[in-house]
Amino acid sequence: MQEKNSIELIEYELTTFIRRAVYLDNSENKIGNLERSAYLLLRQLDEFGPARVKELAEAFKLDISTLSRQAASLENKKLISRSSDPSDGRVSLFDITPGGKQMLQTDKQMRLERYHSMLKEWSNEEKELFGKLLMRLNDAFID
Amino acid sequence: MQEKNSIELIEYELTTFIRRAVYLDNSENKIGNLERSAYLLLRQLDEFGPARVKELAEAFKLDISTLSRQAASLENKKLISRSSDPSDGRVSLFDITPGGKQMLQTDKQMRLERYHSMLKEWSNEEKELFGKLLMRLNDAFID
DNA sequence: ACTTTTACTTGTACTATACAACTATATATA
DNA sequence: TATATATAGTTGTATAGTACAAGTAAAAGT
Repeated sequence: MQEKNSIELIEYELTTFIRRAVYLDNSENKIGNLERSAYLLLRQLDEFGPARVKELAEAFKLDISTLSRQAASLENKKLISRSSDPSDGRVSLFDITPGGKQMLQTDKQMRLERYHSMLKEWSNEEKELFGKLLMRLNDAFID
Repeated sequence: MQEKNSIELIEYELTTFIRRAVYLDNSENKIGNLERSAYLLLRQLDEFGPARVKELAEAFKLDISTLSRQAASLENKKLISRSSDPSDGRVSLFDITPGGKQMLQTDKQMRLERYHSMLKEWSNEEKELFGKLLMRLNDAFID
């Protein structure tokens, strides 16, 4: 019973969180300059280095066509650069540009500040534990 | 420093969680019959009773036009019903129908089962604490 | 009675996504 | 080696979800 209630609470709060977080991304309180998808793509390239469309699609579990467009759009904005793989003419490799890195850092900083202020009442222990639990939750997602 | 790292981890894991959860909602592993938005709208009516478009829009912090369409769509599927407010001819009141309640319960059950299986290694204490921390996070979202 | 405000609906546009058709290149095989 | 098949990516088309702006109808204010 009690366990059932915890799960219900978690389900409820997580769906609510998604609603609010996605709302914030579209609202006038929107953080930074990057769309959510652009932020994630830049972060991926920044953390894991150059990648091609297929790798990106797999990392995000999205369709290749979706990533092809997202990458093309960021390339257009000079936030990422395209180079061809000399060993395979079909492949484009994308990498984050200095401008992209800077934009990412700016946006990330703003996002961190928001969390910082939302969680300012939390103890260090609570923040650490929450982070760890979230990590475990995300790991459990990988089917 | 260490605190900074917790926040960074939380930000990273939460954005990752959104990516994966939203992906799952679109994938072939999609749970249930209801779109995310429909699930939330039904849940809102189920928990808080009949409401009009404006109230729903405020509850979700979305534009009235968005909720107007979502409600019209669920009305079409007979999952919610529209009645007019006798004291104000402009207002439509929406309420969940028995069919809507049933659909909601079915979907909710499936969602809960998924969380149940994802969190099966967690102790009761961890689940309870996680739920509480999520609640606090969501409360902090209300600007 | 007339004006303004409110509640909602509808038209239009944009982002994010998937799937299908297509192009170009690489790999396998007869 | 020539042809067939597979792979990587792009582009066309469609849908959900959203916002903003214009329009309609009812209510409230003056």
